[in-house]
Amino acid sequence: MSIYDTMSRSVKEVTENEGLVTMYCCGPTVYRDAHVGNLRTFLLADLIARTIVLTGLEVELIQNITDVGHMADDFQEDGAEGDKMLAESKRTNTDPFEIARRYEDRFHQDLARLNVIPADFYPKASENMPEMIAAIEELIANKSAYVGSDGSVYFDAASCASYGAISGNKLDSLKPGHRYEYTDEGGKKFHADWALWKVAGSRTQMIWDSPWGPGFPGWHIECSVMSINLLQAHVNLHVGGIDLRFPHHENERAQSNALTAQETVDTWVHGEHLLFEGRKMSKSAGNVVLLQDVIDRGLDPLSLRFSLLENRYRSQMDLSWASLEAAHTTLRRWRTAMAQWGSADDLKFDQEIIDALTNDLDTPRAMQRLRAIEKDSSLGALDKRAIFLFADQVLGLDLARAEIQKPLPPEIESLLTLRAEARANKDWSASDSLRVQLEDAGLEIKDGPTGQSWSWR
RNA sequence: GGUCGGGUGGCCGAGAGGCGAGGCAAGGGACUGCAAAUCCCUCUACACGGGUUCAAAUCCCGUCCCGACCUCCA
Repeated sequence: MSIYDTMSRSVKEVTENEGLVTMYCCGPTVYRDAHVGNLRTFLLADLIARTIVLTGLEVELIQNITDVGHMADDFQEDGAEGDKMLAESKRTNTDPFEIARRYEDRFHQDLARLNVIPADFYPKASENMPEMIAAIEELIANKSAYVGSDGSVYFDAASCASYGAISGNKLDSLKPGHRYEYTDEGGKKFHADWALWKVAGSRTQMIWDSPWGPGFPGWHIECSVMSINLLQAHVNLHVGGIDLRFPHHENERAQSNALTAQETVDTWVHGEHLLFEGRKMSKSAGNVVLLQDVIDRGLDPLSLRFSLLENRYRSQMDLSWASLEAAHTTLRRWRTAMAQWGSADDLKFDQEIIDALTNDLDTPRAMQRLRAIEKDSSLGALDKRAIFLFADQVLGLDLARAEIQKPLPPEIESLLTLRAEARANKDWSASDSLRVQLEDAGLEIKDGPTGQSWSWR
């Protein structure tokens, strides 16, 4: 499989080692629900991993859970405290670790509903404190980091000769003042340096002992440490959202390379942002959509997966309720068709689908191919089904799933009986009003030559 | 200000030198007691101005517009 590498700015063949591809995907900071934009990135890792597996390689995927929080946020209104987890903790008067656990559970639930195959391991920042401290000590020992005048530990950006290779940001051009007022802590020697360990200061929660006194780790170090420790110091594929390109991945790369004395990551993959109805999703814009919102609209959560598949991961995508509803409709149509095409579990290899997916994950082309197959009158039903099942190994749309048959409540059943009687008596007005009632209850009514039939909407 | 993407029918979106995918919506028809679903058919587009070329949505230059990133962010 080939995929676009942000650092070399080109589509590259995915590297492997004896048939194994190691992957790392930056996971959620668990202080709130993941919105559908976050899920787009997590889905990206899933699609890449599934495609690689389809080509006969193995994948080991690690996705971290950030439960320590990091600086600055959108809770600024409640004062100087800048940690997201702590701000949420204060706001809801809840233990910060309890918040983290709650949102971590919901994160896993969302992934399951989106048919994302779980990563091999979900390490937590809070459970890797000794490893992070050890890494920071190592960075100080090899002169990549120093203890600042405020007692915090900083990474020396200039010690990384190729700093800026991912984002294109030069150290000079990172001078403060372009966009933000520069009000940062004064402990570092150089404007582009960043904190590896922050001293606790007045903070009393979520702090750990360290050789530099009580404090907490900087945001970037956790990904370096976990990827190096869990993936044998070499990452074939590193996945994350486009906004992580800088500073997070730039800094992570500098740290990791200083720790392993080599280029730790072969390929940096970045997923573009998902907009909703024309605008970036954000709390302030008030257009944050959760997977639960999709479900609450009566849409299959996999409609979201379907919609996302219809766009290239490297393009900004504008999601809307109209597109989700269209996806829901097509998804149902495909499942119905699948059932009509038979019940065999056979898979039929399809070169066009493989080519599309392995060519920089061209999911729109794969989807288009399925639409063409659906309409192709020269293909038999069994072949169609087998090709759809083949594609679904990566697409993950549960195409073989029968439409849900939740039990019919007795009152609905009696309405159906009444309507059947009304129709037999050609009492059309009664029949029509009963149909409206049944539709309001969530059913879909069809009248055919053999009488009425129904299904859940 | 720096860097990077992009502007395709009513809407969403592929395509990247020579047939302008597909979906949604709309309109017409079949079917139906009427609908729904389904099936068939139909319409409409490559931001603007130059250039290169036998040929440009596609390449080049300019203009306008939109978005992203630039030490919070998927």
